[in-house]
Amino acid sequence: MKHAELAEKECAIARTWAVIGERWTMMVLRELFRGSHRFEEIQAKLQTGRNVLADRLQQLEADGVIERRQYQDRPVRHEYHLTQKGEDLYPLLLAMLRWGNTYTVDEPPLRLRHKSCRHVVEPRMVCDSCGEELQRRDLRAQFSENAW
Amino acid sequence: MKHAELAEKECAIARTWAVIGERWTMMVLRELFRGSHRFEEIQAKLQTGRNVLADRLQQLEADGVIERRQYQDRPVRHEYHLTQKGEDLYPLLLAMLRWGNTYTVDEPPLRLRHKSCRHVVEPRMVCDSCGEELQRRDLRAQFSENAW
DNA sequence: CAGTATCCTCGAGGATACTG
DNA sequence: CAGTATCCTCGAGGATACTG
Repeated sequence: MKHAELAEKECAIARTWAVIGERWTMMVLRELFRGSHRFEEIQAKLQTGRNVLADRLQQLEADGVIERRQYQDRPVRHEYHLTQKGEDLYPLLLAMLRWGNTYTVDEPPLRLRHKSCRHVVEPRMVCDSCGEELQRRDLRAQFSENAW
Repeated sequence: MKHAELAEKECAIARTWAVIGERWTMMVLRELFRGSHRFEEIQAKLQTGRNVLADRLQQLEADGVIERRQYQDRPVRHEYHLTQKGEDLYPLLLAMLRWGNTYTVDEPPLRLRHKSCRHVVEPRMVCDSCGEELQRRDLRAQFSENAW
């Protein structure tokens, strides 16, 4: 199965993976969330091939995750910004950050401080209805009949 | 940069990606969370090469995300189960599920119902200290000096 | 049934030169 | 500075036969 075919499965996780699942895509998103918006800036940081970066940016734009904004006329130059659809990937990044800080490093290279309550944040997944932290055993999966 | 080199970066997201970022790895995890535990079962569902699946399972075991449990003697047969470290990837799956349900499908192929409050769950990321939903703009990033 | 071994394909990623 | 174009490498993934 080719990477793009995941987008055709009746599965939200597979389809999400089709958007973000290529190696450099997630690293590009990390840079965008961090505040890098220009090609050279991202390329210098990630040390990836220019063609690879150009391709990933085009794909993310095609998927509606980022948009290009022209900031200069001659020559034409663009910045890359997350759309709302892109911003909504933030919880996913938070989940990776938390897991990574817990299991893959000694000292967390990045901590997030909540401006309002001033605490270092450990992001938690809760139910939007009752506010309880979500445990797998408390959830009942309901698949539609054509689900993958 | 090779995939495995991401594990050496001083970045929790890159290191997490080194564990879960290969194409079939996430699909294998999805099956495990769904309750599939046997090789044939997973292979039949994902339609992936047997060698690829065997390799991914070995890697996940080496990373401490799953463990093999012998359930039969002759011939020796194992089931694959998530460890606590693996279970802790659940928020990440939830984040992908929510985003995918919102942006990539018409009708969600999978919904999760919270047994306690009986509502269909929309998972939300909140601050563990104050309980407020986490927005990127409310967080201040603090990098250690050697962070990638 | 649960893998291992072997061989193959193809495309993601890398390197570099070039352009306005 | 921000790409595009071109060519190349290597490894992830696929297919299949085989084993206890």
